[in-house]
Amino acid sequence: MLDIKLLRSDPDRVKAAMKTRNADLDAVIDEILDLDRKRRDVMRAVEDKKAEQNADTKKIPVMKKNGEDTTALMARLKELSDEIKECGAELGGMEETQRNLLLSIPNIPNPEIPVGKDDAANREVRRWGEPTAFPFTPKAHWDIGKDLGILDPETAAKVTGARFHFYRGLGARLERAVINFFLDTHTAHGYTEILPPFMVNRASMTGTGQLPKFEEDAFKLATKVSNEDYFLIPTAEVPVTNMYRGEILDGAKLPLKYCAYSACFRAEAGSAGRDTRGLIRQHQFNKVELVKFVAPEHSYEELESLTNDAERVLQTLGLPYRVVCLSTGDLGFSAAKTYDIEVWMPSYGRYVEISSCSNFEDYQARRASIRYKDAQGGKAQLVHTLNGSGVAVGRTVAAILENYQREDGSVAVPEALRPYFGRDVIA
RNA sequence: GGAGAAGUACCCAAGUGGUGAAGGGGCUCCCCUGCUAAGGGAGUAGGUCGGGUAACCGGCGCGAGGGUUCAAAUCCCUCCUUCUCCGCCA
Repeated sequence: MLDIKLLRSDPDRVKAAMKTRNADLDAVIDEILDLDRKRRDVMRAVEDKKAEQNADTKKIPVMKKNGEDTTALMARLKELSDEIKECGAELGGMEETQRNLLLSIPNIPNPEIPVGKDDAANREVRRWGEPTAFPFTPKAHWDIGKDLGILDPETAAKVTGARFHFYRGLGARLERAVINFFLDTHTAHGYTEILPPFMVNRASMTGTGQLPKFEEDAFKLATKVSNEDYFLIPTAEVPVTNMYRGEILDGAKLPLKYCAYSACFRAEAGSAGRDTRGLIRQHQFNKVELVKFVAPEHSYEELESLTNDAERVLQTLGLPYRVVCLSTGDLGFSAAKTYDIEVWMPSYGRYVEISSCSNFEDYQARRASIRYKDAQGGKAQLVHTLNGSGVAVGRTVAAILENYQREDGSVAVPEALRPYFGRDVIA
């Protein structure tokens, strides 16, 4: 959520920023500002009436004590009370409308990222390794998985539906080995491991920016344990960031760094027909996520180090990748700056996204009210939140199968994974 | 799923409709004491929103949200969380 004060003081800057995201929100912003002015007028009227009510109400017990007649005053206060109810309801409606409008506005992109209308404008920042060369014709991971009997989408289609997988035998073991390798690597670099709930409530989904705008992308569960709807998490970012929703953190303890394994659930609305084969686009997949809560002045250095932390696991696995800085048109709703890490995927003949590392600045923190206090007496201010995949597990398995495949159809296990996997080849 | 109890500040806790939400611990400051302990005094409801150049003024804050009332921590309703017991379950 953007600061209403910024909209008041510099609406043109916000409007211009939104246009770089291909969103013309001029009308919405003008509507918010108009509503904001009216809302404050109504608010002042309500508060004046309440002040009068408070003052006069205090007179009643005094008058009663003195044996005076309070009938006239109480009649007047009844009128005042009715007036307060009436304009109080109006104020409440205005506040809700304003908040909903404000929640529908995405974050302002960092001014240093490339401006462009889509991913064609993304800027490659660096590459690591070279695209894998094969002395034979390499197979796609879905064929490798089928031939080795370790990936089974057909049975999943029967048991559940499209875009689900059974992993079998060494396939299941490989997925588990990758998860453990990621978590061990990140905890060795200062991240505290979290195993979060895989369902969250509406307030949490709103806090990180998935709701209210993107409800169609989420799996909603009408639960029997509560009157509230629960949502299957699209990423561990949601539960982990919301751990501190509504809290004031101790500034001396920042930055807070967490890594979390979770299954992730995505409706993939609007993706019908894309990446229909293999592990690339599933309704349920595994991911290890990195989340940081930091002081604002350090958030951009923390984005660099978080991206490096995500890159480390690919380097250790020997998987070639590149890092791209997303352009304004490709940037996610809540992010101010995002680096995508893309792994080399031989079947696609190109680099494929395997991690997305973002600085949200104070956008999520304002929605979720996550603040910190430095010294005693200091004013609480919003933290900056960051997160990135560290990294997507299913896509890593796909990349390992493809990049480490051998002519005989077997797959070599990356050196770093062998202690976790317990053998050096999948055959 | 059933029955009951509770939720007030950093902690404990009083408060069953009425003018500033007791008290204690802790913490901060001051006094006294050569130092420490003990003692005395003061401060300690976070935040946030609105108005004002400012000092300051005002609104909201007793788990959350509604309601009743001139007036709600207090009465009513819904929900959340915690605890005890029963049932069920990994």
